[in-house]
Amino acid sequence: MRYVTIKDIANVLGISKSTVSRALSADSWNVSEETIRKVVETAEKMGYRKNEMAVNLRNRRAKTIGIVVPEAVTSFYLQFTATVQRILQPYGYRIILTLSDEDFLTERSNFEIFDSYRVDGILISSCHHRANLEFYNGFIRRCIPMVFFDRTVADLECSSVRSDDYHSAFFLVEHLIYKGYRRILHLAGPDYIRNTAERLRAYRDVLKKHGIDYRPELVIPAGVDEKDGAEAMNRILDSGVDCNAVFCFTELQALGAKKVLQERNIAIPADMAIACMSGTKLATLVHPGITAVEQPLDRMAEETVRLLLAKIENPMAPSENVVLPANMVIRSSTEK
Amino acid sequence: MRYVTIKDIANVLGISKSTVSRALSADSWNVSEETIRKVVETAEKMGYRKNEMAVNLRNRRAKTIGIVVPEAVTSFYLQFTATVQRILQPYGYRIILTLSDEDFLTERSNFEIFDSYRVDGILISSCHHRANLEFYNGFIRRCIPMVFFDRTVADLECSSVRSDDYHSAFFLVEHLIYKGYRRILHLAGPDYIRNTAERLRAYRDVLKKHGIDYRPELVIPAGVDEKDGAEAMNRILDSGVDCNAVFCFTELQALGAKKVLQERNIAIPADMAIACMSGTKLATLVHPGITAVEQPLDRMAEETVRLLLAKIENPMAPSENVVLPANMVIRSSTEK
DNA sequence: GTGAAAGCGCTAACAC
DNA sequence: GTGTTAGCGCTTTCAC
Repeated sequence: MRYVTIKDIANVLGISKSTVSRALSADSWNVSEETIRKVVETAEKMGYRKNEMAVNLRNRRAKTIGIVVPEAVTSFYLQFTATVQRILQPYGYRIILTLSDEDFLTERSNFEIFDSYRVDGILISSCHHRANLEFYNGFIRRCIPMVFFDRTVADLECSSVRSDDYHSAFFLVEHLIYKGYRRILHLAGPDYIRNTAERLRAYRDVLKKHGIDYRPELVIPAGVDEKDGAEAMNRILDSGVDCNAVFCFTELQALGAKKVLQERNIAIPADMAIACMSGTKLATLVHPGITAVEQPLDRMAEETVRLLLAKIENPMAPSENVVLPANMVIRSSTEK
Repeated sequence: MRYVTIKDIANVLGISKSTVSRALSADSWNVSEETIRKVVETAEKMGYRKNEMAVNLRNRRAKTIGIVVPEAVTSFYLQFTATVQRILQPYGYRIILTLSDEDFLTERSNFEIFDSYRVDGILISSCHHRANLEFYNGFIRRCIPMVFFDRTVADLECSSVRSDDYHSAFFLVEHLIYKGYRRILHLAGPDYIRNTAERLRAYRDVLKKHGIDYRPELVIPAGVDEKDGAEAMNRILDSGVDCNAVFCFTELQALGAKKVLQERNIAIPADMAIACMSGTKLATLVHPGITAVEQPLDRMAEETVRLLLAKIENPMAPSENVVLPANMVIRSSTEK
């Protein structure tokens, strides 16, 4: 149960622990070949493993990146995290993944955990447009490298990476129109998520472009979850709103909406089309009947890491705000 | 950028750092009310946050649990992890999540990371039945609390939690038979995953029960991924094997198989039914056309944590092997 | 009730 | 090339 330390190795070999430390470090100059050999051998034999906590304490940096994601129901954020981890591995960084569960107080406590562990940087997909603005700013002022991704936040002097909500949404809604749907309802996101406004703007612009009147009653604010989508869809059907397509804010909403349609035996997409912005390749694969535009997950991870490493290298470097084009791939397996 | 330490607080207040430490600890007896008040106040004001690395080094335990999962494509393991985290939160444990990517060498290096961080316990869903057996045993011998979940391993003196593969598979295959499918093909898992054998056994037993001849050519070994499922399905169709239903080992296989059927314009489930064991509620929701049995995700997380905490409390306690009944819920939205 | 001192495991001057 | 020493930030005896 007890772990082997450099002191143990030093004792066995009858040398000092600094020599052991030197021999074990990557750039072990100033140590004889012979000593290195002996030390490495003994370490191996005794099952020595460097205590990262001690190293980090001594070096005053944790070699750790904290990530906050809003939900764990879709696999989008896990895939993102996995990609980030893969990219960061060679740099020797490890990851602490935390969940805000769409709650900004939880998000705050996650940041406190990061603080306790003296993380070298933070990646965050924010659950609320402004609730934690001041909080974020505290970290930014303390020069803790931070990058927002996917769900970014406006009015903040901080790097960010998001996909092009406006053009993706535009593309998607226009696709519905080309397919012949003209009475398109929009299940909008909550107003505390930044992306909501962009997509709504796209929705209105598409209508205008195609000479369709904008009807405010066709924009229904809803939450982000499956149950939000289901509730909204039930309300829509019950109220007899005249529409034949629904453009959802989230994948989960879309799934909820779809479930309701199925329960009520309404065919998709013949009677009613459902469309959403989707997180992952897999998601678009498993959503027959739901038309979706893919988010560029891998590129998002790459860009996010790039910006983070830049900040870590030079905390004073100017922020960069990247907007990625979506993969304009429409998938809907029942449509072909 | 620099962090406030107890020494800073002590200096400001003109008292010793041991007093500060005592005042800040939960059970601060032997410190005057007055001092506590002053210290807490100043700490707050200065933005003090305890350095967990230092605490852990001093206390010789990391208050950290390591988790290894084999894949991040489905959301099953992320949901599992999220649940575990929620349960472990009140105990003050934090989680390091690592990915083996179905590769046992990566899995090994994940364990080494855990070792470096002196984790208090390990939760693992193994990617290989036996490749790392000796490796696991090393940890077990060193009394590092460990619990296997979902993909467990036989012949190991270690606690584990898995769902009842045999009965779930039996139930699922029998369901296909009741639906009228009798020429059922089995896309088996790889032989290095333990669950494979159990499900195969169930498959054979169901056939026997219903007086259907077991035909070895209907059992096709395949990998675990989507592409494995797709490849297998293509081979099946090309070789003209006579079957009208497929029982898949994984959700991903099933998705791959389904994709192929769709590409070839073969209706599901009219011409050919696909069934699989599924990880999550969401998955069964989004897999129309695929019949699935749910795994009891939340109970699995609860049981796993329970066994782990038991081991942490008493490393010498006997191991426990829990087999959870699956949620015998058949979902297939196009079938109703 | 408080302070002084030792030490968790490691690295990095600084001597020699 | 190697040993000695100090210290990262914290907790915990042990005095007083």
